[in-house]
Amino acid sequence: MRVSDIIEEFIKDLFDDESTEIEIQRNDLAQKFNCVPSQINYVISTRFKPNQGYYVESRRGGGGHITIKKINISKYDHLMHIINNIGNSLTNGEVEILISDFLTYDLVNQREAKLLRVATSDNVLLLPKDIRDKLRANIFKNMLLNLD
Amino acid sequence: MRVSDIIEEFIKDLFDDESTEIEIQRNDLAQKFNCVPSQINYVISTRFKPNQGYYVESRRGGGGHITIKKINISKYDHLMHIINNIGNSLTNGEVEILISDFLTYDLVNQREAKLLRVATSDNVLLLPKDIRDKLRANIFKNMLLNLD
DNA sequence: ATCATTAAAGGTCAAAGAAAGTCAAAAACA
DNA sequence: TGTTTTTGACTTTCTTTGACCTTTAATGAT
Repeated sequence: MRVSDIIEEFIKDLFDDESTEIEIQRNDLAQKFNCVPSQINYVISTRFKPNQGYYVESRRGGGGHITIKKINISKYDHLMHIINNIGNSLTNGEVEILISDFLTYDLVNQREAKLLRVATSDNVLLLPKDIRDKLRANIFKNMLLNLD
Repeated sequence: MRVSDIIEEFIKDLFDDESTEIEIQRNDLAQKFNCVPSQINYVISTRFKPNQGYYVESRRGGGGHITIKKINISKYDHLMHIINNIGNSLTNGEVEILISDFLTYDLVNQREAKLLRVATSDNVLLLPKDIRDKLRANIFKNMLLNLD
């Protein structure tokens, strides 16, 4: 069995008792599994991606660590379905349609809808159109994943 | 946990009972937490900045001390104050600190905090650093403006 | 009282240390 | 061969530490 698979399994086991969030230290883990630290990054970036239901944050420097959060998607099948069907580019108008859908189905409240709208609006994302639409899709999808 | 975090928490606890202003002595604190005095400056300058709702005065010499004042204004004004004190560029870490402040002061709930965090995260804004930090400031400010 | 000296704060800045991140080459695998 | 995994050199971010500086209060001599 690959080391990466073992590390993946180990991390997933940490989640056991209803904890929705775990914290690891990259160097400790690397040492535990006798690998280079960057292999931990490899495992995280291939096995704990948002579309696999995980969210990762980290902090460098003394006392630094990596936090992995599990997204609770079960209640949001509808949302998940939508997220999976968003391509890697989105226009302002498409976002607007999606948001009004979310409001209809009560997946978000007005305040959240505003946040989604403004964070992805043309007026805020001051970038060339092609880059902007890709970034918008990325921001939008990631925000949705955090609505659990 | 980092010493700096512990000191930060200790100082914030001093505020508890409706006091809007506290006074500390740098050397005493340093001794209490077994660190060099300048670490107190580090904590203050990274965690008690004006755009985090605090301002700091001090006096040297015998009987000298550091006074930290908490800006005591309405939630709306507090937000506005922070928005006005955000420059045109922001790092991921700065956002993180601001958000934890918002949570402390109940300016946002957990769900909103997550939306703010993810919409401005390095993992989502996949752009060159200089552009990214400017865009992040822009997104963040605009989201905050829509929280009223 | 006045002024100079000394002691008692706090301030600054840069180096060292402690994490984590990136990226691409090498190796292994299918 | 093409893809995935492993490695490692280099980078970035954040924290800790310490040497040296500045300001102010206290003290004491005249």
